[in-house]
Parts: sequence; structure tokens; C-alpha cells
Amino acid sequence: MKYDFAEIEKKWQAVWEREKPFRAETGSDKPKFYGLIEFPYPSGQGLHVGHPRPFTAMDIVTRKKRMEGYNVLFPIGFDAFGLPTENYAIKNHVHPAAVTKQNIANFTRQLKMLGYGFDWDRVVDTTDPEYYKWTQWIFLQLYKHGLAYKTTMPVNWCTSCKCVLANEEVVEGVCERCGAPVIRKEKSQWMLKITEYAQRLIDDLDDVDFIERVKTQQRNWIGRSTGAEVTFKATTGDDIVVFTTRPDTLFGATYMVLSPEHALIKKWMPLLKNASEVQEYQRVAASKSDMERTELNKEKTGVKLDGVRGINPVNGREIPIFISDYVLATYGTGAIMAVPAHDDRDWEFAKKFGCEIIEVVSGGEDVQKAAFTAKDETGIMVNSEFLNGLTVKDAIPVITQWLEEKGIGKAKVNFKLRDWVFSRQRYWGEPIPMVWCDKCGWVPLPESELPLKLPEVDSYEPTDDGESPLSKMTDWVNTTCPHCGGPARRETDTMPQWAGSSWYFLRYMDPHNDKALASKEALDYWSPVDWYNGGMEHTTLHLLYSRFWHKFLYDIGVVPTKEPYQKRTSHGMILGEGGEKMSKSRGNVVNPDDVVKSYGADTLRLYIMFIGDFEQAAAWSDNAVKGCKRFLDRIWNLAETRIDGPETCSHANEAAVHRTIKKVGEDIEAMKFNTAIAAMMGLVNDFYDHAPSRGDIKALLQLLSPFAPHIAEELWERQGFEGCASTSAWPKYDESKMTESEKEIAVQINGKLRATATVPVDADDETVLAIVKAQEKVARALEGMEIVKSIVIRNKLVNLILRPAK
RNA sequence: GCCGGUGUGAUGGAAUUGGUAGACGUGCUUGACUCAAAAUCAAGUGCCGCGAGGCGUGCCGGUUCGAGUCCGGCCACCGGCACCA
Repeated sequence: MKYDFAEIEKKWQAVWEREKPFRAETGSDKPKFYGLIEFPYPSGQGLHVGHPRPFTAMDIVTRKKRMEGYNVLFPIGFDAFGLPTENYAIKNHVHPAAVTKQNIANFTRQLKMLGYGFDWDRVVDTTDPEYYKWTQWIFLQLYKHGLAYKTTMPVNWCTSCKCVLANEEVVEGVCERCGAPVIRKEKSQWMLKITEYAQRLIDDLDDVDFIERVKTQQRNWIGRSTGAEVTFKATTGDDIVVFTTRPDTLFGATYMVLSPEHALIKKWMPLLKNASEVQEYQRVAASKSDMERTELNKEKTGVKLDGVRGINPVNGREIPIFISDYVLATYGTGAIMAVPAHDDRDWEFAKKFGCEIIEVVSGGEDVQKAAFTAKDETGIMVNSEFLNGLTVKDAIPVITQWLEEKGIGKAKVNFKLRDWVFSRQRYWGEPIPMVWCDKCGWVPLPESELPLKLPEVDSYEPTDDGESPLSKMTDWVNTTCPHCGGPARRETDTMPQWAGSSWYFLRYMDPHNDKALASKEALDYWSPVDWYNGGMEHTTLHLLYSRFWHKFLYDIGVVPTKEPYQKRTSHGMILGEGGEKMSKSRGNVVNPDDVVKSYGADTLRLYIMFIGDFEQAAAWSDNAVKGCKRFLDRIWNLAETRIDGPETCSHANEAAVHRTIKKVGEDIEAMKFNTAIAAMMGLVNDFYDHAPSRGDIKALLQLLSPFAPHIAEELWERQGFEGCASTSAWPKYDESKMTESEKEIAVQINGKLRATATVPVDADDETVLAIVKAQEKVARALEGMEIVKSIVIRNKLVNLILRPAK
């Protein structure tokens, strides 16, 4: 009979649907294993072939863990709030909830079609009021602990989405999602104080097992720098506080620069002789978008304040003050001391504006020609009074202590990370459970009133004036103050998409709980997530946000661990046939439905794992898919009919079987799925040379089961093995059975490969050398030569170093 | 500019971590089966050379009996951050 994948896959999916072999049991005695994948956004296009890569990978890992005796939690859900659904709803005049329901049904069908061992009893949907009740609850806790606040500030505004974006959602000046330009807009926004957790978000990376590039990227984004805050006096008597990472260069500070938005400028304006010039510069700077401001980094601009000067606190020298947009209002104190001799940007500015350049670190080239920025031992302090002769490294603590003693400065740590802009002016998101009362200010909704449900509205259109569609719902907006009972208005902005995904992995632990986001028992049992695989694109978004929320929940005693995820890995993208990104416009999109129809889910699963290094991007190839189908066909041919005999390995295949068990097991743990599959292919090739025994086939089916579960189960049944392949015990290997009695080794002469020789395994050096020297090729090479040195590497090679005999 | 990564046949990619470079898959060539094709099975396939042999892991050098792997110096591409003081 032919391998009828369609029939087989249908059959086993029905069995799994009925018998639920992948259900996780909270509180079981077995060791627990919680494997997590990023839950998909249920878009109208359905599953993309990119999805099965991380999904299949974690399915394989968890299926193996289950076979190893773990109580596995491998859940799935839907991150269903978001703009594409809302936009689709607007365009087609349907309710976003209806669209969401439809899309989830389609995704569910596709995920089941691929045979994933999810626990389908734990599905979560972020748009379900029973779910977002708890998202709102967490927001209220953040508010009550002073970590949510509303403030008016310039924010990133996407001109196309008509919505505010978080800093993390702006990539190179454009919207991360739609690519439209982002401008700055002054708006009142809910903010979350992620900056309060900046240090811990960096520190605790040391305790988790994340791949290095994830850690580096997060550290980079949080952007910690150490230095000092120093107070300069102005000639007006005002304090100008600056932040510097190079307090050692303080004697070289020859001017100061304030950001155009700095508060002191307004105060000084009446004193300035060039006030109109300064105001004009401020106006131009304000009108620039972030993109313009950063793109225009070729030429520095600025204006000198005429009428106010600064005083360098280390030597009392009066120095000019400039305003320039190369100093950012949002970082440090919005003011800097400029040391042109040792900072490239300051140097460039000084050259243009004719500022003095004083060398205070020697060891570089002429500082009049270029700034000398080295911070290592190569530089020695000069022109710096009590710092002279010290290295930069040694000077920093000395000057910092001096500043502290004089009361004009102190050591300071700064972060690039900004607080999280948490409001969105859209409909399809969680309502923010806050009420504005003219008398009481912002008042949180009582927890008993959660969930605060989204009202039905006629139009989901975002408004051009930047107000949420909810603001037009006067019935909903107008309410009473929970505090004083007077008239009040609801907040009409909604939460960003990242809200629901910041804690969903907790809900999986106890998804139907209506008393808490999850029971203490479930949280204690399942926390933390043991292994979380997801995309690199979420490193400074979802991954960072959810670590922040989790730390907060830990602080208020809701969750038992400091970190949500013990291990984080990441997969590469699946590209189109030519190596280009898949897109509708290129016409190179591969639909999983089509692949499953032509080749079956098992082939797709196998191919997507065989396609290349899991962490690297890989291009789809229709031909290579066929190779995986061929592999399954060959297994089918071997095992379709029952092989009788004892369930032990055959003599001919024993070593290969044991080696493959070891290799596949280790490779799954290391996410080297491609080589695990290659090893199984090699074993099947061996079976074509030496017919497999009943035991040989059993081991193969068990190894195959996590990768291609349907065919493995079908053949398992046909062979009449006990139970199911997917619930059988993962096979064990025996190191002593892994090697044959003889081994082919390399024979080198003067380091060059000249022959090979077959020697008994673990033979002693003399025996090996005797065999090698007896080889014809070697004997010929030895003529007229003497052996200077013989190197024997056991079971690997022999290297003979020769020279002409005297 | 700073940080991280990658560079191996026609091609996707392997290489037990210093020990026979190219596993496994694709493609290609040849043979078997077939009227034929597809499918399948078998053999071959790094480059140059009829051959002996020589060359070969981005480039140049070094360490070593031995380097894809280690060290020094470059080049190219990809990703992150970026007037962050």
C-alpha cells in the first residue's frame, strides 16, 4: 500500500482530539516542563509558513520531554487585539470581534492540521473579556503602585495608523508596523514606568539562559552608562546640571551645550542679546521630526547664548553656552559640558563655532586635528592639575570623589530606556479602566467592576484629531466618579497590543480562573516557563515588556519568580524561493495549506526543520520538500508491514541505531534539528543496506515521532507495538554498543593525508603503527627515509614525520 | 561610529570543538525497470589533470606534527544601537 498521508493524518488527529494525550495536569508528581511559543496574531491571511518553524521546533522539544516522562505544558492562544483586524473591520463594515472569531477558527484548523501537541483545553484569547479583565487588573495594580501615570509630552505619532507609538515601535523614524513616517505630537498619554526597572532588567539577564544576542540587544536597548552628574554655575547664578561619562576630562570642558528645549533658556531669554535668533533656532528644532533630527547628523548647528556664560567648577573659568539639537532633551539632563579634545561630536561642533580645544588626555594625535577618544591605559592625564599623570581609568574615581567632597557632583548612572507610552487612540484594544473626575482627578475603576468591556460603536474609524473612536460614545464615556459619585468621564484611549501578550503565559497555567489571573497553586507549580522560543523582532518589545510586568507582579507577590522565562531561543526567518522575503507583491508566498495538501503535514514539519540552521534565515525550496517526502516514503516501505522477532537491535544495525539515538536526543536539546533529521536519514539508508529488525524499527519510529508524529503513530500501530509512539518512553542508548570492532583511520605523512588504514578499535600505538607501516603506500614512502616522529591519535589518525635517511 | 553575527562544492548546509573537509538533502551524470515519461532502485558527483599528482573552507600572515576550527591584520555581507554626552 502507498503512504496515504492525508488519510493517516486525519485519522490520528481525530484520535488526539478525542483522547487528549497532550493535556497538561497541574500538580502532577512528574517533573514539569513548560515549553512556550509566541502566540500568533490571527490575521486574515491565515498561517504563514514562517509560523511552523518555531511551532514545530517547540512541538518536537515538548514531545520528546513528554516521552522522557515530563508533565508537559505546551499551550496555544491568540494575541487578537490589533490594528489589521480593526482596519479590516472598518473596510468591510463588520465588527472586529466577528473578524477575530473567524480568524481564530481558521488558525485553529490550520494548527490542528499540522498535528501540534498543544493542550487545546487551555486556549487563551486576549480579546475575551474574561481574559482582558486581568490585563486591566494588572494595569490597576501598576497604577496603584505609582507605575502608571498620565502626562503630556511629545510622543511618536504614526501618520497612517493615526495612533501613538511606543519608542520600541519606531524603527528608523518610521512606524514598525506600517512603515509610514512618524512625527512628534504633544499629547496626554498613559505611561508605564519601565525605567524604574531598567537596572534589574539588565542585572537579572545574568541569571537566565537566553541566547547571547538577545541579552546583548536588550542591554543595548536599555543602554546603561555610568559617569557623573556635575553642577556648573551660570553667570546668572543658576545651576546647570550636566551628565558626563568622562568626568576625567572636566578640565578640558571649554563650552557647554543645552538642548533647544532646556528650561533655563526661557528663564534667561530677557537677558539674551540675541533672543530672537535663539527663539528662531528653537522653533526650527521643534518642527523637525525625529528622523530629520537624526538624519541630519552631517553638519552641526547651534546658537551661542549671548549674555550668559557658564563657569567650569574645577578651574573657575568662564566658558560660552550654546544651544544645539545634537543635545537631546530626553537624555541625561538635556545639557552637556563639551570637551572637544576628547569627543568627536564636541570636536566637530568646536571646529565649526571656533571654540577652544584643550588637550587633557595625552597619548593621541594632535587634538587640533582630531579628537582623541580612547578610554583605556594609552592615555595619561595632562593640563588637569591634581589628575595629571594618572590614566583615564584611575582618574575617574579620583575626580568623582573630589566632586562629591566639594558638593558639585556625584557618580550617576543613566539609561537610554524611556518610559513606555501605553495609550493608543484606537478601538480594538483593552479599555483603560480609569475615570476622570473634575473633583478627584484620575480615579481607578473598582476591581469589582472589571472587566470594563468595549462598548458597541457604529464606527471604528480613528479620528484625525487624535482622539480614540471611543470618545464619540457619550453613553459609555459619561459615568460617575467611583470616588465621589459626581459626574465623570472614562478614559477613551485603549491599551497597546503588547498589553495582552505581557502576561499570557501566566494565564495558560490556569486559564479558566475567575478569581485571579491564575491560582497560586498553578503559578507555583508551572513557573517559570522553562523554554521560550520566539522571534528576534520581539527582543526589545514583547520580551522586554513582559519581563517588566513579570518583575512588577513578583514585587507585589503575585508570581513566584523574578524572571518569567528561564531559557530563550530564537529562530531565523523563512524566505521565499529566491532568498527574498515572502510577500504578496513578490508572489512568492508559500501557503501551509497547499504544502499539506500536496505532501502532508509530516513532510512539511520535517522539511521546515531540515531547511537549515534553526537560528539562521533560510530560503524555501519546493524541490527540497520532495526530499523529505521521499524520506518518509522510504520509512513507510520499511515498516508498512509487520516485522516479527524480538524487540532488540540487529547485529548489523546496532551501532548505528545507538549512535542515532544519542545524536537525535542531543541535537533536539541544542535545537540542531537539521542534523538530527540528517542522522535519521543516514540510519534509514543503513536499513536499506541491512534489513532492520523489529527493535531497529521501534527505535526509529520513536525518534521520528516528535518530528513526524502521524506516520510514526500509524507505523507503530501497524507493527503492533504497545500503546502509542508519542507516549512511549524515549529510547536509551548504550555507549558500549555504539562502536564497531574496527575503525578506519587516516594515515598522514608529514601532515599530508596519504592513505587510510583499518585498525582494531582502541588498539595500542605499536599495533596501529605496525599495521600502518605494512600498508603498501606507506612502505613506498618510507623507502630511503627515517621516521623522526610518530603521532598516533587513538581511533583517529597516524602522522609519520619523515626525513631522508643519512 | 559602537555592539553582535556570518563567509565552506552548482545549491541548502555538515564537520565529534585542533585530527580523513564537504555528513544529510537538493541538483546534475550514468545504469536498471518502462514502448515512453514520471516514480522507484543502483552507481557517481569539490576543482585542475589521461595519469602520477597538485590545489582547495573570503584575503594576508603566524602558532602547530596537523588549522574550516586557535592567534594577529585586513575584506565583504547581514542584524541591532546610534548626535545617548
